[in-house]
Amino acid sequence: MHNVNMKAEQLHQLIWMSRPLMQAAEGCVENGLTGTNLTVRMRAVLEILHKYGEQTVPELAARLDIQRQYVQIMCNETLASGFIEQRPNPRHKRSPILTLTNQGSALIEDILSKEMQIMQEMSEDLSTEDIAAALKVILSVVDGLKKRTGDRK
Amino acid sequence: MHNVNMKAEQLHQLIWMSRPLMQAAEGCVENGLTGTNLTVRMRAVLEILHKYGEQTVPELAARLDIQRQYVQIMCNETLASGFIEQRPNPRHKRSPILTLTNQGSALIEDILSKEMQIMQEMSEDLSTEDIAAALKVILSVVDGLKKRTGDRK
DNA sequence: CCGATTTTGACATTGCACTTGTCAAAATGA
DNA sequence: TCATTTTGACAAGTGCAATGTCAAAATCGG
Repeated sequence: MHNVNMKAEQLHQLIWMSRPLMQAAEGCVENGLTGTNLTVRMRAVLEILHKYGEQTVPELAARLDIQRQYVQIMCNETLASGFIEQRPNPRHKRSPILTLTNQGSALIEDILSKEMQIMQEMSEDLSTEDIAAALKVILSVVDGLKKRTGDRK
Repeated sequence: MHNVNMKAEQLHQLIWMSRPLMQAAEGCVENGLTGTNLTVRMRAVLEILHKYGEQTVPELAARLDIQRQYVQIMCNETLASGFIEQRPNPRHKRSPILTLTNQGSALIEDILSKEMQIMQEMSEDLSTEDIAAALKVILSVVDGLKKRTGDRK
């Protein structure tokens, strides 16, 4: 019974660390972006294209869970910087497929590998089990919170 | 060696869940606020006053890690709603101490208890150890990320 | 094949959550 | 006492995004 409250309180505390966590993460990423001509949101575009392969703006928007109009802006910026380029889309003539240029590909790989190094350093203090448990808990909590919110479409 | 990469990747994945987590949490809190005349940021003021006791605007700002000018606005709104009130500050005549009214106190306790119930429900699926590990990992990661970012003041 | 619906990019507007800057009154501390 | 700091109030600006609308084009149902 007392255990139940402790779990709940720890969960509450954990959830309210999400904002500081996000801010710390974005700050750290931004830090690693100095020198490149990337912004955090351009980096996000590159990361998705690197991870999931070439795709259109609407696909990216769905993946990022952001309105397509805004993703369009992000992508246009990234296009202007030459890190991605357009390829004709056989399935839809108005909606070109976005793909990493060689430059963009090299850049995002470099950024990700530097980020991974930071992850490795940080994971040294933590056990495999704890990290796995943390990820499991977070995923479960996000899921639980979403289910308990009425504003789903 | 392979283990090291797995840890790093799980940490990376965990960190990038912070935004969805935050959004889900705020959505759920907002949901629980319908009916009250509170906004999410007014709730934050009440929560801090409830948790740490009466204090001034600048103290609140430090605790929330937000600019005092904005916290002032949040508090003025909350004052206007009658959930908090001003008390003369013996230590500083221009800066009144903010304290919960009976109404505000009852309200925040009610909200927190309802939130805690959701936490309990969600924690049913999760072990005590996993939750404790998750909290530990998150705190450690926030700390690690902050240390690795140059923009500290 | 054709007309109705949907998708997409482009552009404009708006909202929100803050930050930043400034000021004057007041308070503090040397 | 006098320089410095704190505080509340107000003004303006910023960044991320949602929302609305349009026209061209693409897709789909018959």
